[in-house]
Amino acid sequence: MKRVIADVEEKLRAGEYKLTSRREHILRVLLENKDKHLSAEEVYNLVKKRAPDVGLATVYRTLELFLLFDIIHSIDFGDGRKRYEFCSSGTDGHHHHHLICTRCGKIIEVNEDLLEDLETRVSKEHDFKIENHQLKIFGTCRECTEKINK
Amino acid sequence: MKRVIADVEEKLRAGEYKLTSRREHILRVLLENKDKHLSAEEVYNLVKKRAPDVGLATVYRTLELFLLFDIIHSIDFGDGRKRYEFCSSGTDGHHHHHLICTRCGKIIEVNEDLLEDLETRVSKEHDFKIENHQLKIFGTCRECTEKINK
DNA sequence: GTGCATGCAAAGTCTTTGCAGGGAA
DNA sequence: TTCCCTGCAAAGACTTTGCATGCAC
Repeated sequence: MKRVIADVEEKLRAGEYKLTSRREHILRVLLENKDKHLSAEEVYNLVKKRAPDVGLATVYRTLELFLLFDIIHSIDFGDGRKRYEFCSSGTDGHHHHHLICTRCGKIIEVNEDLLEDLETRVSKEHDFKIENHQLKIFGTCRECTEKINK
Repeated sequence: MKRVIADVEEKLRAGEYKLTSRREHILRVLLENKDKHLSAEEVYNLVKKRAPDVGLATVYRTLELFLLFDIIHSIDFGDGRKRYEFCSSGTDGHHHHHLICTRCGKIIEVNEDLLEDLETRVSKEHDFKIENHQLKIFGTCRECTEKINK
């Protein structure tokens, strides 16, 4: 954890930005909720618990900063707000696969990268230099299927 | 074209809705711009050209209606607004692959469905009943790559 | 002292809702 | 007449911006 924070600090420093205490709070919240896909407001509420004098604008500005430095990614599940997740190092964000249950809203992460072949093919065919991708699969999760069948 | 409109009319009728003239105008705009991924406002502006007395609210309400009946799909390219595209019949919307150029914003459609294998695997592994998917690939298009290399 | 960081409130953008008028069956 | 459809304006949800203060170096 400390290692990660130090890495982020260095990244920001390289761009002439500081990891202030507020920014660190925000970073910690994101780290501790890696699997949760928090919205800006959810981050804000969690940060407030440990640093009550932080403003919502700061959260937005910090998230934007983190996005700029590829410290986090934003995703959109179609519910009208952006959600954010920390980029685990080493993967370059190349594992953004989510199963979204259209009944209960649950989001299941699929962490393997299953698209290598496909990317190679598409990239060649369209002369397109791929930087990143997002795959969202909509459907019904196990629990909801069971509920329906009862 | 007329065939498609008649199909839509029937779909709506089955749900006790009518294909009014305004709705038909909106549908036509969507049909004539299948490849454009229009936003609500863009639809509104195009509709206004042929039916100047249509309100923006009606466009939103109609798009919502069409979504409900799976006549169109909505996509989000991360620019803060939803975009809509007509669902070509027969494919069940299973061809939503887009290459998004992060430099010029161009969107290239990839119309084959390349995810069958992957879906089968994921579906089994997580007991997840797949209904639909969206794949967005971010990167740099041919033209922008050329510009950079100049 | 200088300059970025920040809280607060205001403004902005996209979308939805309330309401009363209008039209088709 | 009845009930859905619609325009307009207002409200709502999320995000960004302006500005003056504050803090670190």
